[in-house]
Amino acid sequence: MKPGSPQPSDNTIKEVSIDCVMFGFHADELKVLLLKWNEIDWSLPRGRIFKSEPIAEAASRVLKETTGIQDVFLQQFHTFGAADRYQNYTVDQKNRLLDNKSKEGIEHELFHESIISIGFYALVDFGKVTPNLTGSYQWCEISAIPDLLFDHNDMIELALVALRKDLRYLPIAKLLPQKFTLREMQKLYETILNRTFDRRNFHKLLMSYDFLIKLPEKKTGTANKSPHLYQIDLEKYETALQDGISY
Amino acid sequence: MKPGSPQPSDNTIKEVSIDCVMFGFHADELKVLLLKWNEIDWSLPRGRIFKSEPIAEAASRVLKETTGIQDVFLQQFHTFGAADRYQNYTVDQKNRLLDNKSKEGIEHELFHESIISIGFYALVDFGKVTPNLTGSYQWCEISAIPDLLFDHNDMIELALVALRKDLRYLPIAKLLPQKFTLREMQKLYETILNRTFDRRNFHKLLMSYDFLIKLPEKKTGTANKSPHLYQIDLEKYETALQDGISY
DNA sequence: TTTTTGTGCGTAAAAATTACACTAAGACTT
DNA sequence: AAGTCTTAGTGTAATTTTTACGCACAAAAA
Repeated sequence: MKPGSPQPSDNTIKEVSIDCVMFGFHADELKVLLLKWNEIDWSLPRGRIFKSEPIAEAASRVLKETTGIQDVFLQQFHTFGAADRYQNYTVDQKNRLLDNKSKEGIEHELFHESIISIGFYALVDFGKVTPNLTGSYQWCEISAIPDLLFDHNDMIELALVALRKDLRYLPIAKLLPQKFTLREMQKLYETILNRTFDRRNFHKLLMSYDFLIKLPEKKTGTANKSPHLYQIDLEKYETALQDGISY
Repeated sequence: MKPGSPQPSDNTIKEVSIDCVMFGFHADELKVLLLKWNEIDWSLPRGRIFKSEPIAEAASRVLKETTGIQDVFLQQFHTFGAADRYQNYTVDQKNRLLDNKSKEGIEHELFHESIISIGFYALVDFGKVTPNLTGSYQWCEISAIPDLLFDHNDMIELALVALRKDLRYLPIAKLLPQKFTLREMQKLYETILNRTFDRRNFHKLLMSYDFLIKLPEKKTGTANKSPHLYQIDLEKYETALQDGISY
């Protein structure tokens, strides 16, 4: 939960929380959204589930409450247990968080910590999230994630494994703005898969799926020759994803 | 939980249960192990998690407690929420289960039902499980599953989808006895994927992975020519699975 | 002994993947 | 305004992978 967010009320599930690994893509790098607790401690956005609420809806609501953005692609990837998470706090963390507690009354959050945690990853357009940041959230390059609270470092790692594994069936384009260049798409795949593609072959492959619409406009403001902009034909995209997209 | 099994004690997690879809393979068919509540009602094997227990261990223990078998390959595939499962009972089911209750005292199980359920699937050697059946368990052909309690029909469906999706990285051989023929392996793949393979090409492909050990023995008692028996080289198998096995 | 069924190994055809080189457009420099 | 530089955009051939299929032989059944 976000510091200062409402206490879980009686109609939430007590022993389970939802944790979200929110992926964004910017400057050829994969990023994760982190939530700031104090000058040192960070965690993933998280929240609780209402008793009458489907899990997927809860995940969606949690993201909306914490980041303000809606209509995000969310995918459940793993459920974490592993006993008493209180054990996971270092002495230093504990002290800092307790300090925080007296100010913000988050004792319940910390010391009646959920035991089970359902992990979701989200694919979002980086540009859509940045404006809503209040300073207590921050995008963090995936290779430079600091030590996080709870087992959130493990979660990010597993989310990335799941992301790579599911790639064939994932609407990966949700990580891009609505209009994008083929180059951006290629960089995205290259970043996630940590390999390179031949530009011509990548172009050919993508086009063979027939879900890209070449727009009449070109991207302006770039260095050198202006590339064409493309858009997703959502219907065809979904069909293609059903069958899986090879790479 | 199994009818008549111990009440959840204070050191179990109350709001979460584990449900297991146990796959077996016999007579060229994929089967699932079902648990009998009474003459009509069936469910998947299920159980609770101790507060200090890792989820994977809990799943393993649950299967051991319910079926007696150990050292099973278990894979978490989805976590189910969806509100009040009590709503899922039909009037008839409710009556039968309440009758049962008075005899067996399982009221708690039914009406303080876990809200969240972590689904695992298991791959087991069909031959290893049959002998332990007491009559309250039964293998059921996947295409002939009756209406089950809770949302267990949905779970089986999703487990199968996950099984197919994960196939490249799964030790699918765990569904076969230790020594098996190539034909059996092929039938297994064909059954799961619902397609056929060319016998010679399948042979060639499997052999190219180098994790099969051709045994000197042949399978006896079969009609016609005796096929060779093969065994898995576990170490090489795991390596191959890391990279994924194509088909 | 003959028939039936399935194994085991090969080769040929088809399909998918990979490698590779030039021209054009816009931005920047002088 | 001309020249330079960087990136966009495109097709074809070589290679590898996948698929199709022929045939000899072994074992069990008739």
